[in-house]
Amino acid sequence: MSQRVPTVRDVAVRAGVSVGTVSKALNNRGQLREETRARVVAAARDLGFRPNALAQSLQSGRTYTVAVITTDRFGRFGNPLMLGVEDALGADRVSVFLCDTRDDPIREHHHAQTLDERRVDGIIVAGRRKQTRPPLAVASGVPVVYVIAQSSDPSDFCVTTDDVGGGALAGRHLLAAGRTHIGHITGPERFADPRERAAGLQSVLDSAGLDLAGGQVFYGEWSEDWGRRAAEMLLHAAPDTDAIFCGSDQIARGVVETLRDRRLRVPGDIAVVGFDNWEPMAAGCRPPLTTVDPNLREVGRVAATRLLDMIAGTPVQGSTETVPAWLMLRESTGVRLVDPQS
Amino acid sequence: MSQRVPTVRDVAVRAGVSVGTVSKALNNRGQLREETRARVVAAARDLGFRPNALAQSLQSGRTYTVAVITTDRFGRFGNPLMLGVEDALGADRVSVFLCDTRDDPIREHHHAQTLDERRVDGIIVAGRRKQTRPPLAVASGVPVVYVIAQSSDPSDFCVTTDDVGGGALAGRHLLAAGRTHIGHITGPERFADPRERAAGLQSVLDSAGLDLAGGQVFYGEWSEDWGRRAAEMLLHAAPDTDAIFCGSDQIARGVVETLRDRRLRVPGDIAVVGFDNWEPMAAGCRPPLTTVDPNLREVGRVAATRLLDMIAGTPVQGSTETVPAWLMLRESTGVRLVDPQS
DNA sequence: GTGCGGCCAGAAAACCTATTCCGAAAGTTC
DNA sequence: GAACTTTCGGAATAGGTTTTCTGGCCGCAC
Repeated sequence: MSQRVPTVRDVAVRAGVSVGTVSKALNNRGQLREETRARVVAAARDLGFRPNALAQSLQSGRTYTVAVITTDRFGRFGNPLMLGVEDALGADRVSVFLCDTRDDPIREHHHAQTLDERRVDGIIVAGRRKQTRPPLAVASGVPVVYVIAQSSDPSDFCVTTDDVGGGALAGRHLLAAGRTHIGHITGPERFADPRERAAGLQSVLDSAGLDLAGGQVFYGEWSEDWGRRAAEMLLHAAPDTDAIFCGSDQIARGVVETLRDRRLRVPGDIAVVGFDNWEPMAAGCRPPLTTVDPNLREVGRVAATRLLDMIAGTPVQGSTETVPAWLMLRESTGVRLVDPQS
Repeated sequence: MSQRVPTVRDVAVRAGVSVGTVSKALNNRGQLREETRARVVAAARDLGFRPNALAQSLQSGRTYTVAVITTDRFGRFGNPLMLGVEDALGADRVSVFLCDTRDDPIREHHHAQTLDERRVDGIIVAGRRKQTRPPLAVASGVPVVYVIAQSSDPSDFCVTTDDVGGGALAGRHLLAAGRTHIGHITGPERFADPRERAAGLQSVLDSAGLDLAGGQVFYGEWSEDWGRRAAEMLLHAAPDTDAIFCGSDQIARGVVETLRDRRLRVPGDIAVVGFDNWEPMAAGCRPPLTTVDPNLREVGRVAATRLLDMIAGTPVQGSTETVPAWLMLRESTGVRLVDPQS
């Protein structure tokens, strides 16, 4: 019995008061003599009393827990996202359940059910790609915020990245750097994300009256190897290319390697912009990559903030909130000239 | 009121029985007529009844929740670890709270306190480096398993990676490939992880009567840039080097780049082994990297399994469990010859 | 035929831990 | 001594599980 964690009852006995009084004393509620309050507080301290959050939640109807359901296999995109979520939630003493569905609907349903039973205050559903997905099968009334992937129910709220804007950002940056023959190498055409990034770039080129170098977007895979191969293709099609915008930092790494093999200087001959700002990939590149940061941490922060609003009953306006991307400037676009003789 | 989630009482009314009977019916306990049981189940289904896990936990003393506290800023090492943890926990319907301390003791203490109040069944404390750390300040009686970083209290249990074994694995592999002038480039000497990996390699070289190429371990940073620079240094000190074992895949990438710049073939002239098996880094390398996989997913699985044992009251024997590493074979050590003329 | 033990199904009540509301006892004030 | 105020105890509550209790029915024995 010495192992048993103390309850209000134990504290009450030790302080010589009733349980109700203990509660009031510890929560600064009701009318109590200062001396009594102090005695209770001392007893609680002596016993190492910690109120049982389960009992409190049962009473109050709020658990101060939130769940993040990700389809990402705890992948790389989830990390900055989680950081942002905790930024927003930590201040409120809200704990977070992390669930990974591994892209399995059965697993997802199972998790949703468990979260229902645990009476979480709200749920964040994070996909790793922009796509429409069926709404989470969860008890009605539980606030849900979708991240990146959006629900097929238009009344559900979604926070997402601005890929069109990111593509435009890259395009404007390259134009400002004096480039006029800009090519684009990116991921699979069947995904919306790369298509949007390409559209952003295209709109900027259109405004400037320029055409895409190579005459087309080079859609392919999210791999360095595709970057290497596509760079060859692009340079073959358009030898006067002076800038390449890549749909990911991995692709950009491959592109840069091909350029190096061909004795083309980056950014001297060709400027390169990546996407993701995946630190180890982008900073480790030679030269380090200028890259579009999709601002995932901020996406997480916004999603969590809106979820807290919904939990508090504040109506969230609009059905989608887009978080602007920003550009991480490094050497691959000549922001800082490395050294004159190179 | 239509929004209120149904309780056992609602089910009881609908089925025309008492609440106790509902409980027994839904949990297959006690003696009930089959007809009654079916009636209750039907009523529960009709109402969409989900038992309140808080109430159940309050009663049973078990919450079926576990927390993972990481100092890693949700870093990359946490991902495979979490995957392993969920592998083991998922089967038991145990949910996991994820807490990140961001290396701040205040934050950690705050999280520990919250978890205490939530009455989690157990806690996994994951560090990103092998080091001794003060035990988590948590209520006595709550099982805690430390991962990678170990507690300064020797009675605490720790699951960790086998860095000595990993280093030896790399060494033996290179010897088996016929290499005899093996160098080693790795991270900071102040960390135990790189020192252990070096020790593992050294022991294999000793057994074979060989010396380390370059006469020393090249300790430095965990960056590609260090890999590039250190490779230069190593080749300068020992031009006959025919293999390099690197303390991380990032370092290996840098090393491979330098070798390529110097027109040295990998693995033809020099074989390279990395460490981490960080897929995008290792697979994207040209040639793809043979690398030591520290088996973090298994570490997570073992940690969670042992934690469940401790929660169940089974005594866990020993104070540290080491999970063996394994070798991911790719082309950088010549497992598969790319093509003859290269 | 009747009395009683035993069994079954399900109701009723206790319990888990903390909060809150109501009211009572004690002390004050006029 | 009536009317308040202050201070605190006790009970109700949240939503389940578990234990105890009760009423009806059956079977067996006298």
